[in-house]
Parts: sequence; structure tokens; C-alpha cells
Amino acid sequence: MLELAILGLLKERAMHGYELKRQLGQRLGFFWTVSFGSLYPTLKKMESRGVVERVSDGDAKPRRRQVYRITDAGEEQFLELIGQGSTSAWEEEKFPLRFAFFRYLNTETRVWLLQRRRDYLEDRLLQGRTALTRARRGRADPYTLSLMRHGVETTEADLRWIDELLTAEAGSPRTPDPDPSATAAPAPPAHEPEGHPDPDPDDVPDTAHTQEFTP
Amino acid sequence: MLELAILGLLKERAMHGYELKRQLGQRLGFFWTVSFGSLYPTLKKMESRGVVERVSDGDAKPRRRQVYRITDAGEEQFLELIGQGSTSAWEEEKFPLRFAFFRYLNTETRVWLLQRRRDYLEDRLLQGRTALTRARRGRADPYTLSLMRHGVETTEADLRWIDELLTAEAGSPRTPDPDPSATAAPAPPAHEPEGHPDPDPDDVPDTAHTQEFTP
DNA sequence: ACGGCGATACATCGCAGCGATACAGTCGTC
DNA sequence: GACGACTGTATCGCTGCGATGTATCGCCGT
Repeated sequence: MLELAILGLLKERAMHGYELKRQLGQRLGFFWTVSFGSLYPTLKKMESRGVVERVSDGDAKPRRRQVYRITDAGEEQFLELIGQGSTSAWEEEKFPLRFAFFRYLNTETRVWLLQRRRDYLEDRLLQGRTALTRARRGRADPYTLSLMRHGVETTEADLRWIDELLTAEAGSPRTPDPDPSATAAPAPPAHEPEGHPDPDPDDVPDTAHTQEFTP
Repeated sequence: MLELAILGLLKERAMHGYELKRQLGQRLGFFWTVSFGSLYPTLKKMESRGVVERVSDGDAKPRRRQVYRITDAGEEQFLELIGQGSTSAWEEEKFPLRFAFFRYLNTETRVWLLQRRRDYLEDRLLQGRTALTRARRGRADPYTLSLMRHGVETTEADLRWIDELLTAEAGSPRTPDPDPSATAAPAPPAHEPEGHPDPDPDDVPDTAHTQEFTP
């Protein structure tokens, strides 16, 4: 959900709705796009729940720029949302979203999430391959076949990406001893904000029209 | 939309709702999944509009298998839906759906749609690359960077796929003369069902549980 | 200095489609 | 011959999207 994205961005610095959408477009434009129709209502709901708050410079004009800031309750909920493996893989749709905030997790949790993702993709790949060979036997038309093949290849590429990340994660280990007990994923491990308060300038000179991916 | 998918499948042969979902899962599982919550209402709406009809074997038990067949009006609407370039690229989301029924289009229309897709992807790629270099300058964290890079690579792969299809399409040309006036895409060209009534067996022995991609 | 214009920011509405769930008919198995 | 697993149809509530509307600000030209 969108709430995670908002909280994650507000962790870096306070923002107003429009900029939240812009940032989201920049970072996740390839995988996701938000609309105001969901952003603003969500923002309101979150304020009434107390996970974000308006940094009102003397409650100004109603229609003017409303800057939001994350609260302590918000920080808490963020950790809840990003870690929860939860039921059934419909959450898998927004793995990229979780991944975008990986820096706020410790190595253990990162590996755990990556492994979950890997299992999911591998399952998908298997089903796709099965469907493909079946379609071939059934003399499906070349376009359908090409489409399915492309799907398989895309999934394979995703899988390779995950594997790279997994080995990279193993490269900077929290447990430098080569522990051979590889029985993974006991439960979502605890989190660890990893220090470094935020040297994130990220605020670019705003060259020209800071466009979003697909308007 | 879903209507196109239903019409396209029913063009091959009459089916009932459950099987429509199954077939859709097999062919487009990588890119899309439908739910009954949208399938059945849509099917009803389409029946009342007269684009599909029930092939009632003497209107049997109410809760039993309802087989649908496409009507002439349906064939008409199919061609309308698949060809319409329409406004703004929100339609791009379901290019795979259109592509799955490419066999019903003539070469001209196919090339036109592929070109449209190509333009869209190239634009996306450009925006993604821009966002990426900007993020690099802004010292974004490695995970965000990796995510964006992966997005770029995926788009590049998609682009390569489209290009392969485009050259393959040029291999069996309708206009064999090397026309150098490459001013593309005048308007959605007319369609041409391309004969061959349907030698599509496609009906597999149904080995085990004919699973859908992600239940 | 002011009025026009485009970019910024906030907001709402209608509706596509999803997930869950209920329920009914069918078939295999012991 | 009935129980359980599977098949198939159907609906409900809700989330979130796309389109659109509208207010506000910044800046330019004249």
C-alpha cells in the first residue's frame, strides 16, 4: 500500500502532497504510479490516525501547500508495514516499493525479503514454463507463443537481479562467520535503522520541468 | 479492458466463464490476472449488449455451466477495441493483451501498434535514464539506485523484444517494395481477419489441475 | 503595476476491477 | 450412498485510479 511509500518518503524529510507524488514517480515510475485521487485521501486518513502531521506554519490559507511530517507513531507503523511478510503473495506486486526503502532495514531482514521474493518468482517461472510448453504442444499461434516466451525471459531477468542482490548482501555480512545452518526465514527479524541521520541532499536544482514518468 | 480479452477468446471457440479465466491465466498470467468479480459482471453486461450470447442447451439448471458465444456485433466490437489507438498512453498498460490477438490483424495494423508501443517505451526509457542520473548526482542510496537501474534494463529488454517483432514483421511484408517514405502511423488502418477459420486445437488433455498463474 | 498565463497544489467524483465469500451442482472413492 | 474435493456461477464491499475542477503562486511583458 501507498501508506508505506508515504511514510518512507517522509522519513527522509517533510513534504507536501504534490512533491510526494513527484518523488514517487521518479523512484518507482517503472513499477508504479500514484494518482492524486488516492494520495490526498490517504494523506488525510493518515493524519487523522496520527501517523503524519501537518507542519502548519500558522495554519495558512486552506488551498495552499500543506507540508506533512512523520510522527513517532508513523515511524512505528513504517517498520510494521515494511516487515510484514503477511499472507499470500498478492503483496508481491509491490516488492519494488519495499525494496526502495531497504536502507532502513538490517541485513537479516533484507535477505529474508529477498528470499521470499525469489521463491515467488521461481514459482511463477515454473508455471509460466509449463504453460508455455503446453501451448507449444497445442499449436498456439506464434504471437501468443512469443508473448509467453517474453514473459518467461522477463521473469528470468528479475530472478537474476534478485540473485545479484542476494550475493551482494552476503558480501557485507553481519555474521562474518560462514554459518552453514542455512535454514532461512524464521520470522520477520527485528529492524535496525542503521544510523546515518540523513545526508540526503536529493534536492536537485530542478532542471526544467521535473516530470513524472507518465503524466 | 477485459471485454477485448473475452471477445478475443470467444472468437476461437465458445466457452464458459470459468474456462475464460483459465485460458486468460495461461496466456497472460505474466502480465495480467482477472478475477471472477470482474469477469462475471462484465460477461452479463456484454450479453445484455448483445455482443455475446448464451449457447443455452435448453436453458438448463440456473447454477450450471453457462457457455457463451460471440455474435456478429461482438466481432465488430472486437475489431473496434483492438485497433483504437485512442488518447494518451494509459492504454499501454495492456499492450500484451492486444498483442495476444495479433493474429487477427493484418501486417499493417500490427506494425502500427508495435510502433506505437515502441515510441511509448522509448519515452519511458528516456525519462527513466534522466531520473537515474539525477538520483546519482543526488547521492541516492544504493538500493534505490539499483531499483532504478533494473527498471531501465527491463525497459531496454522490452524494447529489444519489440524491435525483433518489428523486423520479423518486415520479413513477411505486405508491401515488398522498399518504400523509403517512412512517415509512419497515418491512422489505425483497416483490419483483415486473415482467413484461416480456426485450426486451433488448443484443447489440451487437461493434465492435473490446470492451474492459473497466481491463485 | 497589473493582468494574463502556465506551473503548482489540493480536492472530489465515478467507476473499473479485485479479493473474499457463498452457494450449487458433479464426480471420485471407500 | 454419502462424504469430500473439485467445478462453476454469482455477489458484495471496498480500494484505488483516471479525469476533471479549481484555487493559488510566480513571472513575464508592456
